[in-house]
Amino acid sequence: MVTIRDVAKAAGVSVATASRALNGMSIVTAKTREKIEAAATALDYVPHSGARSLTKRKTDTIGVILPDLFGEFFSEIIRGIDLVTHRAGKSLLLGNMHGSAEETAQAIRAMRGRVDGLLVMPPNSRADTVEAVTRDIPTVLLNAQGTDDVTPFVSVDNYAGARLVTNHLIDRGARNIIHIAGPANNRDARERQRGYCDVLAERTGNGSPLILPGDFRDDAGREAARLLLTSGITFDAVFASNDMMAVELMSELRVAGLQIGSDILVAGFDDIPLARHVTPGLTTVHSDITRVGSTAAELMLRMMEGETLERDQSLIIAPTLAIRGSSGGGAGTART
Amino acid sequence: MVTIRDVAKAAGVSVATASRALNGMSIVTAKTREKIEAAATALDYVPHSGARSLTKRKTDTIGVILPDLFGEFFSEIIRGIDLVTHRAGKSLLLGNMHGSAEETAQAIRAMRGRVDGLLVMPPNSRADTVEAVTRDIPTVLLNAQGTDDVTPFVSVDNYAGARLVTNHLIDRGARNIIHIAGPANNRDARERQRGYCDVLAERTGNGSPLILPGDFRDDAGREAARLLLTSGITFDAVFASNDMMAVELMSELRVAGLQIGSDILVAGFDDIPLARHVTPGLTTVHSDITRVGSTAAELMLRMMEGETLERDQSLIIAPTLAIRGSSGGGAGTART
DNA sequence: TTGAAAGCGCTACCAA
DNA sequence: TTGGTAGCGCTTTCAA
Repeated sequence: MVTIRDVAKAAGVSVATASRALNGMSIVTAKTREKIEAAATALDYVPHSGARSLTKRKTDTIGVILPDLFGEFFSEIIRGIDLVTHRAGKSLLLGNMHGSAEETAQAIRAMRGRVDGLLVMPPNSRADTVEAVTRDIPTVLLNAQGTDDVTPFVSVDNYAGARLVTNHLIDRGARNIIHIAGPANNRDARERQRGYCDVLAERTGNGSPLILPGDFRDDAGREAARLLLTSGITFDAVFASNDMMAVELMSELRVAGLQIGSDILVAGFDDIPLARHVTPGLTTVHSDITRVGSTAAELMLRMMEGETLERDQSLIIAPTLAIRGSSGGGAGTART
Repeated sequence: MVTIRDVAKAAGVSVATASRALNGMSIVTAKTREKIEAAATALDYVPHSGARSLTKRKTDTIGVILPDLFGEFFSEIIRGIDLVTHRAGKSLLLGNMHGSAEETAQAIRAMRGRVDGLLVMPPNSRADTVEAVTRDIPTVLLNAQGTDDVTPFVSVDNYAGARLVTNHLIDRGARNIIHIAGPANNRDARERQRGYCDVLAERTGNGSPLILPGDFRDDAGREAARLLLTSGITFDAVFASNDMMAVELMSELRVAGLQIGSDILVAGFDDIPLARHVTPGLTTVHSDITRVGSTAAELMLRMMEGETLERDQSLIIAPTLAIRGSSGGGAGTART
């Protein structure tokens, strides 16, 4: 391995001078610089960024910790992060920890001395599980708010999104809206359910919500559909807590002869690419996930430049409604 | 920042002993170890892995360099990689380089001293653009074969996949199969086209292929459809070089009144999630992309353990055919 | 079993 | 403008 010493020796200068020349500092004679650069290329010298980080106490790397790497949600977040960090010349150190709080803490520890800052999405949005470990290092929380009122965060307003879609269904004439819940330990799912319940209470007299269990997986959508079909429950609309379940539920109801968009209105949450391609198109809540990543990265960059962010710099991204055929809204075709 | 010196001082031992105790070496007295561990927890000591990497000449990190982070393809690869590296306790350093060969080389250089090995997917599968830079470090190529006959690689057999699907269309009775090409500078696209041409030459007498330009984007699918509809070209099947174009083409042809699966057979390549959800389902070529990532990671791990892999350890993943309604195969519904 | 000290490859300070 | 050198935080000989 060729080090800066080799280059210095070959060029007949000291390591100090070599370092200065290689880093483009102006206080080096053109002639000296040339010699050094020639030696560097001749030896095919590549600086050892690990060593450099140690002396400079700066790694130009941002640690990203996500609970899982599965699905579009996470890849969009990473893409958003990369979008802004790449421009700033930072690398990304990925530390995925597959859900458990302990593994998360472990992953964060392992990043010590290898990153300048941390972007972490705590498992189940439980920020408290990571706070103890991130105290020493600039951190932005993804999709979760800290309990300390000081760590900046970026998240999606699940509650507002659920309100949006529930209101929409009522506007379209629905009176008996079923909600298919997500996993009980998932904060996002709970927020969506809360939005649904609140709107129901506000707008319909009785306000008795009807909630079926679910777990965000497609099977749950099919199961819910079968349950609805066989139970004799009265319903004219279904709001599933995510698109995956909504899509499967829709196709199951259709097979049973129900006309989606007129007999029954259906809506989901997430706006996965599939949502616009099923027939009829699925009405759903759209969040700019990429923006969650890019905004978090921007906050991080500012922190790394020494700015002290307050909690009020945090961003709760407001979702929008994507109205399609499944709620009787669009043309009922696959295209929006 | 609390270092190992602080811990040593607090415990009343030397840094050497502290290091040994903290790393679980057996040659430390139980009593000494206890003192040290107590001090470490009291001070909330977290080892600086950057410094550790420098002395041990080992980072426990694998560099991953992809041309882009967009879409399912890349996220599946990363997921595959993570699947095996996570088990081995390695982190992933992401260096995306957005396409250009120079940026790629730059990204690889920047990883020097920060990773133990490199998983790189060269832009446009041009392995030669990265070979000069990766010589000093264990490397596995993704979706590209090196020119040096020595760097291991993992890729998908685009040629075989294209043969599979073309044969299938002919088996289903197609006689005039149009191919919609991908970007000219994309090796995958060229391989797919080559497979199509070869099968045509082998099985149909005339063997005159009919190829329309494309670029993998949805617009190209629609344009090709319009061209076909207005030009008066005789055709009874279309093989698009990716699903995106196939899906759009299909919906455009359907609007024009053609019956997909009977009047016209359509097939794509990639098996994106959408493929099984459109109506009719899209017949396409399925590759286990996650496996590309996981296999590459496994090869890397073996190299890192000192094994010298030969080129014949490389893997070309054989794709399979997913037959659905668009080629007259399935029930013509959205479900497979 | 423990400690002193020499690095890992680099940067940055202080003198010259 | 250049060179010598002291670290960055850690591991690992080599002696004690």
